[in-house]
Amino acid sequence: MSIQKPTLPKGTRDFGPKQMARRNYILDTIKATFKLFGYQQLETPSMENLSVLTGKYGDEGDQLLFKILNSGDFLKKVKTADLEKGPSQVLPKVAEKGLRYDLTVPFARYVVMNRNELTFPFKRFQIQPVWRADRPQKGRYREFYQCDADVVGTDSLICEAEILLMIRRVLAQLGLNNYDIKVNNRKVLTGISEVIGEPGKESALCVSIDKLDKIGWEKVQEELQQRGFTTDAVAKLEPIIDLKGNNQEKLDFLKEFLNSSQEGLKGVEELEEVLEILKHSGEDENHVELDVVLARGLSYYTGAIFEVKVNNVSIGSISGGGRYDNLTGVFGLEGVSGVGFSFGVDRIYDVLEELSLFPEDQMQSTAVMIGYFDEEGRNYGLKVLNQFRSAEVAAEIYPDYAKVKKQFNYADKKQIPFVVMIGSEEIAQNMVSLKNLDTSEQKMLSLEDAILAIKNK
RNA sequence: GUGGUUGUAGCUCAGCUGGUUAGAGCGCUGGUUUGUGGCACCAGAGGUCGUCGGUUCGAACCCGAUCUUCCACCCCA
Repeated sequence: MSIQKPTLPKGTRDFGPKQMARRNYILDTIKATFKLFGYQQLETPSMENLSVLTGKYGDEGDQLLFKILNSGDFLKKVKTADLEKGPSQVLPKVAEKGLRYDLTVPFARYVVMNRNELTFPFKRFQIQPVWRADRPQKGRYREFYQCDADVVGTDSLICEAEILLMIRRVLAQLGLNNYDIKVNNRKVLTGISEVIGEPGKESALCVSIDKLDKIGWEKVQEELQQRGFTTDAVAKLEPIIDLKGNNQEKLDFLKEFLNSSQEGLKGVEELEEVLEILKHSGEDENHVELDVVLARGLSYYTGAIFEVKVNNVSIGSISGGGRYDNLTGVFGLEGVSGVGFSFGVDRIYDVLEELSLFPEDQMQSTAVMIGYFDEEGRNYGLKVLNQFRSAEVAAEIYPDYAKVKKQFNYADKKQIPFVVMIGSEEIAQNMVSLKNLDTSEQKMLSLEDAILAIKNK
């Protein structure tokens, strides 16, 4: 029997103490903001029935779902005829559960199942891992956390405006300044496809236009024509691609451009109102940038669309969201409109790391370590330890009899700012020796004074 | 899912066209210092060269498969 090296599944990671401290720094910031805006926390199971998950994310999404093999004899329902028909025939017979792919669909399921207990509009936030059988890349994992906040049961555009405010608040607290919240509206995209004479093709339109930054206008034109857009339609698109100016200028242009599309004008109106609400709140439009070619999540977004890009970093978007008019419809509850967005914690982490924006002192968990020379010191130290903790000072005692050097080394490595040493002298005088590891200052103090010194640091 | 790329000590990496006992820096352990960490000096431990198979007298190096890493496409947080 050979010893095997332990490994991690592709695209998953451990989070050590340092990473956890940093992750919690991000998570706590986000959570506090969600709460401040009146959202309540929800958690749902890691696994859902496959019937809940499949068909909600498109064919691509279904492929990326992790399925859970049935327990026991998972082959018992499979017949040889099924095997010949291929995986799609076998899958439902060997797996009936899957890992959640996002937080929005489980949320919709929850809303439908609890519709009679919930008070609408219902504002919830949810911070949990999701799983995708994607091919990992930088900033792209198979297990990652999403931080969703959604409101269901209202069409009010106040929700959209509040999303902008929450994003700005969180990113400001994390020290991020150089970023854009790109905003668009699905109805504008619909309008554009109507105006250029290709109604109903906004999905194809957007998939191509979305690549504008990456491959350039020329290549996008080619791709559009491959997708069956007329040269006339592509030409009409030109002014949209070239659109520049501030938000109001862009909106003014759109009003003109989309003049013949009722739907398109509705979208412009909604965008204007969101900005209007910001104004009434006494807020400016900083970081908010109308991006007419922003297109994401089109399979379910029907109104506003958001995406947050941090500038000058290698990571893609760190947050995104939008409004969906009929999220719960697939589960039999019609007419519930919702709007929400999500922070990608793992990506925010990578961005903060790339920009060195993590504060220095997140690692400090223990405020003081107690060291000693012998059994007598250890016993005295245990009493001191307890008193530190009673005084709400995070304290630990070195567990083994060891050389003083080793004890100090431990404190140093763990970045514990203070060490209390207990020897015969301290015991005799009923005092403690408190050493500040930053300044190397050491003083003989009463326990009360030591507690004060630590707390006042 | 398609195409490419990577893997040598805990970490970052050397290792020539295949040739004995695979190296460095950092880290780790111990010592110089039995009431004091960081610095310095000295010593030491630590490697199935990702894994399995093949070619060869001989493989870290060549070939195949597989896993992993990163990248592009697709899509996405």
